[in-house]
Amino acid sequence: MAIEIREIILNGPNYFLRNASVINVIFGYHEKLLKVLLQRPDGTDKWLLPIGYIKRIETIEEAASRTIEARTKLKNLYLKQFKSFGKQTIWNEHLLSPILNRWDSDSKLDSTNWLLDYFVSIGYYTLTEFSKVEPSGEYLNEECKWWKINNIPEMMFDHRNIISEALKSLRIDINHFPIGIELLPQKFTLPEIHCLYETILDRKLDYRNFSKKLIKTGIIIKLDEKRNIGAHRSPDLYIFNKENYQNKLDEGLVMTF
Amino acid sequence: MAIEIREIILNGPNYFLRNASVINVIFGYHEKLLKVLLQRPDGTDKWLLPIGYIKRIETIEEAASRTIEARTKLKNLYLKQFKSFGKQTIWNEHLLSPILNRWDSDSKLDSTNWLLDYFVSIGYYTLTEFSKVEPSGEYLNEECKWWKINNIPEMMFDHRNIISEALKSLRIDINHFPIGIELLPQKFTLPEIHCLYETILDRKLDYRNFSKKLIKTGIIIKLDEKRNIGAHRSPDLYIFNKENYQNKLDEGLVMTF
DNA sequence: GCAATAGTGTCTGTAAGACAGTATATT
DNA sequence: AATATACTGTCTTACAGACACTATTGC
Repeated sequence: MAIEIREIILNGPNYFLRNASVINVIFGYHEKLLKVLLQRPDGTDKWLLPIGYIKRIETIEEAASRTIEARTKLKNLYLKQFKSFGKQTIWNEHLLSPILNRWDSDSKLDSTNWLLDYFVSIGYYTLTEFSKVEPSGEYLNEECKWWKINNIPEMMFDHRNIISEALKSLRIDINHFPIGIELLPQKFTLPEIHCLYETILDRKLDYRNFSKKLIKTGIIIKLDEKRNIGAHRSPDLYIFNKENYQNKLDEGLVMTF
Repeated sequence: MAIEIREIILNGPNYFLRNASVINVIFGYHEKLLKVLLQRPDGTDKWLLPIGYIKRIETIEEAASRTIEARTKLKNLYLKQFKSFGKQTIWNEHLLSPILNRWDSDSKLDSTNWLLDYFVSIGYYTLTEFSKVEPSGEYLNEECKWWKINNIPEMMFDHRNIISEALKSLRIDINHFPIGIELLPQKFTLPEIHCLYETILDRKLDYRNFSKKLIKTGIIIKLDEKRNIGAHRSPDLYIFNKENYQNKLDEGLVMTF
């Protein structure tokens, strides 16, 4: 592992692009909470969005997908490119050396090292069920954990702003693309999906109006089953109409919540 | 000039990022026509979108602005980042050498040259009045001219697709941001701006409904003057309410045309 | 008066948003 | 019966979209 790190430090540009990276805003949802996956390198007390270097043999989408999989162990999440950033993330020796030295105290990081260069970052966000994810650090044995969206810790660089840009995009996109397939059980109820939308948008949505609109889109199908939730009326179960769902992902739809 | 080219070929990475660039879709409008500015390097018969390398000392926005100014001589155009692209633009020796050799027949382009590398491109579009622009090639004495949006010539790489992505974004954005300040005379008429919107959206818009909606946004102000257009009724003149216009640019607005 | 363009008002349908009462499940 | 949650329908209002007539200007 230490060798691998050293190889990346010394010869990274053999494998990766030099001045371009992806930056991933991984949103997690579970029981009325929206969180975001952040990591903290060992040598610092500030947090970072997961950044991924782009391999010379892959597309930017693949880079985002690969680096998100490294953190979440999940494949095939819905990825959305939302914005690209310029000078937000530029390391300097002072910041990066202590982090790297915990791993490989011999590796020298001179000021021309590729890791200290100006990186353009292409931002992607994705959504997943955070209770299914064991956040996973890679390479650098950093902390990696979920943070509530309205309680973000102190961040390095301008990453707090990048999170808020991602969230802004998500809240707009939710009017144009269906969400939920990665966030809800296969069979779910209207109150569950209603709650999901309220959480993401961070405001109350009239349940009756919400249900009407959602059903009208044709992306969900009512089953002839109910869920038993104990001492209350049993809610109807629904599944996503996968074909319609995929069509709407591709073509978009118009809803206003 | 030849020296400058050679310096860029040999030592470009001293000045520019290695694997990141901006790509500019410059839309031009004039009298019911929407065009896009393309260039053709001297050694080829295919066309290209203007690509700009990013200086180490500038932001990506500044790179887009600078490279657009190089083509149009116009400063401070409204720039909109619409999408980033991965492997769309990768030169190879076979493609690039004949172009460069017209300029500097001595410069060798070995296969590891930075110009042949994998470039990520951050796409920006902008809008201008094309009759005011003398398209201007730089460095490589290519042809540089306006092409009608529905008559795009054969393009290198995947640039035709990038144009259509930009156009798609423009047509969506037009519902959320005002346009026109760079495209119309300072004092303009409702029929003029109506025409502009019809051209960009490529469909008919009911004049009465259009006028009502536009006026309601508060971005235009009716003057107590008319334009003399000869043997017809004189249309009222309007100006943009610059403060409102800027606010809507920043905050967005909701219109559906 | 004629030709060409500019400007204005009304109707209809749809959909968003507000709102309250009934139904179901368990204890 | 009591409690907690799920489900459903109507009214109002706003706006999009369709549509036709009047006004001005120069000839």
